[in-house]
Amino acid sequence: MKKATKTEIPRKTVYRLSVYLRCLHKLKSNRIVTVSSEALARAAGVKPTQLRKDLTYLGQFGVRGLGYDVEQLSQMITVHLGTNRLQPVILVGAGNLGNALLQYHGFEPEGFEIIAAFDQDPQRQRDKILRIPLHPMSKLPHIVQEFRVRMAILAVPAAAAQEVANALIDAGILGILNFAPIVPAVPEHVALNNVNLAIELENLSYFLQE
Amino acid sequence: MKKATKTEIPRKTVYRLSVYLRCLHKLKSNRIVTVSSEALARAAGVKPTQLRKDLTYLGQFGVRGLGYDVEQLSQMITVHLGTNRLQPVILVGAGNLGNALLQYHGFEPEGFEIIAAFDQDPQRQRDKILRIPLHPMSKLPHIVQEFRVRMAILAVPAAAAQEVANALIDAGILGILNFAPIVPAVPEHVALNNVNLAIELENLSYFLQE
DNA sequence: CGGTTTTAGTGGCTTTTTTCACAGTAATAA
DNA sequence: TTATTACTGTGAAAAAAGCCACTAAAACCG
Repeated sequence: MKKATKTEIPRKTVYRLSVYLRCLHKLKSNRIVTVSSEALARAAGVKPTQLRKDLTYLGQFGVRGLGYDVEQLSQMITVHLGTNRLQPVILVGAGNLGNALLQYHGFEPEGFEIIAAFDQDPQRQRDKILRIPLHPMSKLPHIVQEFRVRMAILAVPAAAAQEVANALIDAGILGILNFAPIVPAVPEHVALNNVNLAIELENLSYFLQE
Repeated sequence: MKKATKTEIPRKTVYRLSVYLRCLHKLKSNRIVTVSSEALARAAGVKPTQLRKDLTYLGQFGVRGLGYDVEQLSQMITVHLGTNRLQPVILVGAGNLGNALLQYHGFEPEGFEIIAAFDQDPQRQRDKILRIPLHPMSKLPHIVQEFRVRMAILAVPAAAAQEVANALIDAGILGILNFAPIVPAVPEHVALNNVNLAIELENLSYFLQE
């Protein structure tokens, strides 16, 4: 039984909305003010009908015969995704991948800011003078609380993933972006997204054997 | 109309098989020889019934009342995913993320080896003496051919993504793991997987606003 | 050896997601 | 003003994915 007022947006649609938003940013920076569902769909790598269907969850503001207003649409999506405010994020695990992510500046323009990093050994591998402080794990609860952090990036080895995840959850973290090669168990109320680069490659390789 | 002999494995199942494989590796390194669908499912973050269903695509070799043989199962999956041979992979774009991926040693144990990297400016940011050579883009076709490379990791800025993707495809690359924030258009025969860290974070953030 | 427990395999039901076909509306051209 | 063209919006059908209840087999225990 669905609410008539605001139907839940499907999981997959939410994901694609982010993709659309990214494409819209790109269009905007190219001074393009209007885009058709076909053009935007192609940019996002989906079918036009799917794009339109996805957008209907946000209401209707496309102009028939013309397309969508880039600015308006991207604002609409932004509002719905709740990305209008800058979100503080912490990162745990300053190994290979963790350091890489700290040096990666792709989050800020999208509304996320890594405000602190944590590691078992806070002396670890600081060859670059990073603007992001590296703390010992013990400081985690304090910082999470002080900055009201809700999301964490988990970039620790498999063996430590579950333990660290537990620590994050205890500290009040509500969403975990997991890079560890195992999937930590999390309670119902915690959102978990997994990214495993090896799996992506492997998956790819499956589809290219003809 | 399906072939009776070998039903196509669903996309999602293929993806999860990789996840299972990873969990099995973990179990194997812990000297565990047998695992139940329930235990493996929990490790992989799926439901036991789904795991079993997924495995039926490979045939049946679980032992009722006991579980699956870790070694046998992981070999079975490996064969099906076609990951038994070491796959050479190239990386394009030695910026922030590209360098990070080069320093990331998570691919080798999974059967992938980054054999070469490419960048517009091959002098770029080689603070670490990497064992992986960094070439100018002009050498791409030659190396792809010589090492029979089929997959590439694309880690260039959005503005260059399409152009570089085209170059990869022209050189004979069949699968692209794309980290650029736009989705390049690729012909039918080329497999494309997209990874966008900002999108993952954004997606996560959506699901934690109650 | 028989009963009990554990655990895989499966058919089909349910839900979710995608696709399609076409109705509807605005802009534009003539 | 009318016709034409270029789009979007959407209900319904189709496809895909997920889930559950149940069956069957093997192991284990006494």
